[in-house]
Amino acid sequence: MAGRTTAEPATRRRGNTRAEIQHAALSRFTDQGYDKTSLREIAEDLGITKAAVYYHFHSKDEILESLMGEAITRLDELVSWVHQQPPTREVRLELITRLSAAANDGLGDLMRCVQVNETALASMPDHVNLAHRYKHELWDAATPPDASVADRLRFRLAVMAVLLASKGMAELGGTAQERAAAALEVATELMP
Amino acid sequence: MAGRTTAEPATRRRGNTRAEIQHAALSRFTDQGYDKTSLREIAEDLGITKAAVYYHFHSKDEILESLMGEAITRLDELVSWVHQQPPTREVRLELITRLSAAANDGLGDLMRCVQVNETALASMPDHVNLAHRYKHELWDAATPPDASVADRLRFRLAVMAVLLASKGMAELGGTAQERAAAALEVATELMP
DNA sequence: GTCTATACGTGGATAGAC
DNA sequence: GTCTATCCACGTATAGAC
Repeated sequence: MAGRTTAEPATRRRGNTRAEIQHAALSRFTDQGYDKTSLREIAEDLGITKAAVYYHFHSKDEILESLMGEAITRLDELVSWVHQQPPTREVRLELITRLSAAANDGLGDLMRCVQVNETALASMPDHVNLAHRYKHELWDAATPPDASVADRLRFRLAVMAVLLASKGMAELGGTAQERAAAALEVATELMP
Repeated sequence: MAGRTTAEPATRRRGNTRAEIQHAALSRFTDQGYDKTSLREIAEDLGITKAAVYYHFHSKDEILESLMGEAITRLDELVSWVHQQPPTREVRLELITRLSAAANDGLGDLMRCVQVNETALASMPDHVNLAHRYKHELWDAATPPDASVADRLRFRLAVMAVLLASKGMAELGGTAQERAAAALEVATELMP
């Protein structure tokens, strides 16, 4: 499934092999899952060999880590911004807007990969474990300490909606843009 | 992680080995993921050998299938009920109530396993592919064909909340009961 | 920077004894 | 119904040539 573009025709010029590996890996990890993706497949997508992949990354884990590192960088920006704001509804709504923008940029693809590979990520070192980071930093950052369980749930669903609607919820129908807009709308009314 | 009870002390009496395998497998699959769980581990949890497991199941897949079959049975009851109801808000709310009850029974554990093993399930035959079944049957069953994308999203989030709040969202804090109650509350206000 | 060749471990699965 | 022993395929990773 998910027809790869058989050995990347014109795109292959020396110098960006590393980035191409990341790109192919993200695609495979998301479609088939991290565990079911072999380095041989990734190599074949680019028309190179396993050994060539090992020149750019020391291990399979390192590829996933590099991907997560990108997502973490972007989420950390948002977390540190939110940390120096008061925990008001306005701030939470602004956070949602920024999350939505990031999701429609490149973060949405990364978050979909995270969602789909929850278990693979769980058995990785903490500093690359997105699940841990964004659950306990992003969630908590914007939620007042005395918030009710229901309010925490509302916030969590709102974040989930904007992060996943455009890329991870194609079953809803409509275009990615329509889903993103709908997510913003629903997140706003949901936000405590 | 997730300390298994080292070789099941008194619980082991002949005749329910199959059920014990299912139980151990569900626990492992949920904690570590399907791919990272070996038959050796499952066997060791029960103090038997790999070969003994193969007496009860023809393959590793079959264990997962048997687990999913259970979930499917329970979801199918709800789907067929909903199919012979009009697509009104009252019906959707009643569906949520029933889903919540099922989730707090045993369905919640199964759905958590589904959530965590999305990719493993994706590469399995359709008739056991929960993701496919409940997404396209359960979602669509209760949603009028002309519903907006936003309304579909609201319904999806509501279902997700009640199915996962008690078992799959421990980070929210509170007891499983509190989370289940909160999920019902949020799902109700979310429901279109 | 990319290749071929290969070592090594692991896990699913089967055969056949008890 | 459970065991021991074994087979085989595959995937990660490394060594060393080009």
